[in-house]
Amino acid sequence: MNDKIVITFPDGNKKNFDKGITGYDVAYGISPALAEQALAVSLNDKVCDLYLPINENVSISILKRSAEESLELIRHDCAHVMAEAVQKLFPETQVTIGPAIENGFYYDFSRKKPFTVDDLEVIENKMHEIIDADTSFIREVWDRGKAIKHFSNIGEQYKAEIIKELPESEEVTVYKQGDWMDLCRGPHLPSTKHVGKSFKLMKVAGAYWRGDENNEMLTRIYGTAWRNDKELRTYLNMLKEAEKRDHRKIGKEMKLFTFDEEVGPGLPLWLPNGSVLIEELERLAKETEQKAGYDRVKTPHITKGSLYEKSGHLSHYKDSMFPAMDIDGNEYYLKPMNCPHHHKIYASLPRTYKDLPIRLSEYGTCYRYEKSGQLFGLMRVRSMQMNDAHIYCSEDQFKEEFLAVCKMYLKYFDIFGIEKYEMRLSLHDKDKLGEKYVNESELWIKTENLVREALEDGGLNFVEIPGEAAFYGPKIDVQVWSAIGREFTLATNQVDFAIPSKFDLTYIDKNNASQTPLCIHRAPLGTHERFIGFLIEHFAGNFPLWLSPMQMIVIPISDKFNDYAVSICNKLKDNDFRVRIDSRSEKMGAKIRDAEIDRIPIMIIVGENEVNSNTISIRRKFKGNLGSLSIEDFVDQTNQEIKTRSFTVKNS
RNA sequence: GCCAUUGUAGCUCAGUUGGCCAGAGCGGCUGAUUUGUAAUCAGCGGGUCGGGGGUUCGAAUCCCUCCAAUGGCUCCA
Repeated sequence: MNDKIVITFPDGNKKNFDKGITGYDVAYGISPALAEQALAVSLNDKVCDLYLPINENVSISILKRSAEESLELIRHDCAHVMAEAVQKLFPETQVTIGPAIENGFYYDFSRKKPFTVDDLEVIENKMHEIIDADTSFIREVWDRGKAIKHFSNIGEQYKAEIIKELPESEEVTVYKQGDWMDLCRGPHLPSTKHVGKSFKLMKVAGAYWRGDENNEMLTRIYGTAWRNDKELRTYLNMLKEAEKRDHRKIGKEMKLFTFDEEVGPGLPLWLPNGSVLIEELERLAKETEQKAGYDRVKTPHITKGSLYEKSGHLSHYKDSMFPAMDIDGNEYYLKPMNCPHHHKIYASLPRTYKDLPIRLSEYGTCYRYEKSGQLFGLMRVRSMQMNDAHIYCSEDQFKEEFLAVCKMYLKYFDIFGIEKYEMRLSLHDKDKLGEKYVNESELWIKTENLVREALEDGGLNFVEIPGEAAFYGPKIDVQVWSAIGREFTLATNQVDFAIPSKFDLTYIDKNNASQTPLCIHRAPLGTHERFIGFLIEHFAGNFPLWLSPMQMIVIPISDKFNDYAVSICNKLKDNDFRVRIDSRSEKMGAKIRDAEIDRIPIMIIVGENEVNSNTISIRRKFKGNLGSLSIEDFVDQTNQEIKTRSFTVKNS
């Protein structure tokens, strides 16, 4: 009885087997062909080696190459094969870790001379040899002491360090492939040939040992690996398409913004076309906030250090601030956030419960010192305009105010057609109170509960992330994914329970008692820089009409119709459309082509027919020739489209 | 900030075993053409080869250094 086990198959069938049987044997029992194709088994939903002895009752499923789980195995094994190739070619290299990741894998190596892109081809060729040799992956369980000694002896200090820090409960396993081996938890494929050839080494990068910037810099090689060549090609093609949407490339093409070495890194210059985008976003935000009861304020860009000492910025946020400048013996800082100024505006008048909630908004430019290596187009800059506001309210009002802000996010996402997003509730880490976070343990817990409740009551989906809160309170970040698959925090929403009291912000409640308000920081459009960077990639530069820097272009068919075209253009300008005329002595086809390349949504073509019938002919990007109509009808239709901020044009 | 790569005309890019006045396409300018839904033809301009220093008879090309960008690491809106 002890030497028999029951294995349950995916279809629910159960069968008895001898204890110690392997997944391969089970598969072979079904059909030899299946055993040949099997890469691994899933035992009770845990992926395991095909040759691992099975000693207890389990449910099994045989994983073939086509299985979703196989991808991770292929990628992980590809990392191992790469590590072997690297050590064969460059024996002075130490190995560290090499996991499978989204779309591929990487392996971190320690070597005095970092690898360069030129090494990649050589390594790839060696990998092909290893895969062709088809050596088996063999799992061995080692004694901990023996393993540490072994890896120390062969000069693999990092591996020895990893083993030392493995929990006692965990077995130390080593996988051999031919004469090469690696410390690894597994699972692995049966042999190297199963890795296949649908992989490509992509790039080299530096990476800190254990992700800590105080540690040694290792050299990381990234690769991508897939089940077959078709998947690989699709992925590489996707990368190529994504490149075309890169906001830096489109920004240049459309003359939206620029950076200038003499101005400084991370300091964008907004060109006229890009400024239209900012102004349209502002208009949207101002309209929305006007209706939602916000008051607009303006505050200065520099401020005395003492204010930031009070707010806690100098103790918690100084690394992200530009250094102080000396003005008349006082230290002044460029503002990294608007909140202290808004607190001062709140404090400028006595407040009562009848005044609350007070919602102060500002399109303020803030300055943050970002380390040079992390600047990235418009997405990470050093000067940024925020769609910022602070809501001061009583605890009773909190939930309603908070949810109203969340709903505002959703309204914006609807306008921009943002479908994939995730709300993240970032919580504090109690081990870092007083260090990374203001030291108010009870208030943290209380506020976090308040926020969680509000989110739950509002029926909003969210995930919780420990240790990512702002220094003054929990925050809700809204992550969105751009068309290129890059992930960004666009909007942010934070609750501040600590600073209002530091600023002695008060209001008189119904019982004539003095109370401290809660403060909600919110920026639904985040910074305009990042938001626009995102929108460029999202729309691939083909903005909806209301946002388009140039909305329409009038194209006279020949010089003979220039006068008519000018009169049309003027009428459209009178209606506040952004329009220009293309009166070059070019053929119509050329003018249309240029307008298409410039991503102008509407082309207005006028020639003899239009002059005679007093009409205009409309061509729309992505739709082509729409025929002719009167200018009045066109103005009405177009106004409607702009006013409702609709986006009828789907990107292709 | 750290590791790697890159920097040539407004844009995209050739040109590197160091050697004739540094090239192309597009854009621009001028002229011709007067055009019906994605490129009319011809001519002409345009470059401190990222900045500085060095090696050399000679540097876009080799070396040093600074700046900037790109891909990552770390950090973040």
